[in-house]
Amino acid sequence: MTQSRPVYLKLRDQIAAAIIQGEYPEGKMLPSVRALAAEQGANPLTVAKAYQQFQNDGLVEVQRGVGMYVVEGAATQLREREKQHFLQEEWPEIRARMNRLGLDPADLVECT
Amino acid sequence: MTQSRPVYLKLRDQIAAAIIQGEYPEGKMLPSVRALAAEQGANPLTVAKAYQQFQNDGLVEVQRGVGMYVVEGAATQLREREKQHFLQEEWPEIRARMNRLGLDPADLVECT
DNA sequence: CTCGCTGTATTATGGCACTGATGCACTTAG
DNA sequence: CTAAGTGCATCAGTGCCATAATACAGCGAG
Repeated sequence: MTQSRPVYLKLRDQIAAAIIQGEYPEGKMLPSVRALAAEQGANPLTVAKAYQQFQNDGLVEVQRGVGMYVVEGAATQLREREKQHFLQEEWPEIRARMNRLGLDPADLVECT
Repeated sequence: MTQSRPVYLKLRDQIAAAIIQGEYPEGKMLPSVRALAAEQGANPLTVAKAYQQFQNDGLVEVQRGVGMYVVEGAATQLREREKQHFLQEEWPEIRARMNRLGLDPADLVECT
C-alpha cells in the first residue's frame, strides 16, 4: 500500500528545500529527530535516515548529545548541487519525454 | 541508495514508448512474454506483469493461444494519456523545482 | 490428431527496502 | 549529581519485487 515514494526521501527533499530557502538558517540547529518526527507524524528513525545523507555530504554537522547544525554555506552548496543534477540528469530526460509526447517546451513556459 | 525502479515498471515505460513511436505498430502482434523476457534478460512473469496494465487500459487485445495485439488507436490514446499526466502531475512540480533552484525555464528551452 | 507456440494461474522462495520499538552513549541545564 | 534532551546502534517485522518450476487452456501449422 506504500505506493508513494519512501517517507525518508520525501523528508529529505523537504528538508533540502527548507535549507535552500533559509527556513533552516545556516549555523542554526535544525529540529531534533524526535521533534520533526512528531511534527510530521513519522518515526524518529525515519527522520534520522533523512538527515543521514546531509551528514554524509557534509552539509550538516553533528554534536552528539546536542543536535545537528546547518553548516555555513550549505544553502548555496545544496542549490548548486541540485541545479547540477537537474540540468545533467533530469532535464535531458524531460526534454526527450516532451519531444516524444509532441509537446513544445516554449508553450509550457507561459502556463504560470 | 534507492535502487533503480522495478523491472516491470521499466519494461512498461519502454513498451509504452515503443507503441507511441510506432515500433510496435497498431494491429500487429507484440513480442511474446517469453520472447521479450529472453531478449531483456528478465522473467516471463515479469514481462507479463508489464503487459498486464496495457490490457487493463484496453490498449492491447489478447487472443488466447495466439498473442497480444496493439489496439487500433492505442498510440494516440497512450500519447494523450501520458501528455495529460505530464501536464497535470509532473510539469507543475518541475516548474516549482526550477523556480526554487533559480533556473529560468526560458533559458532551458534553448539548450539543445 | 500432434506438436509447438501463445497467455495465464498457482505456489514457493529469496532478497531487499522501509518502518518500527527499545535501549545506550553523550551533552547540557538545573 | 540528576534529569532531560540529543543522535545513534541493534534487532525485528512487514511488504513488495523478482525469480523459479510447473501446469493448464487455447490456437494454428503440418
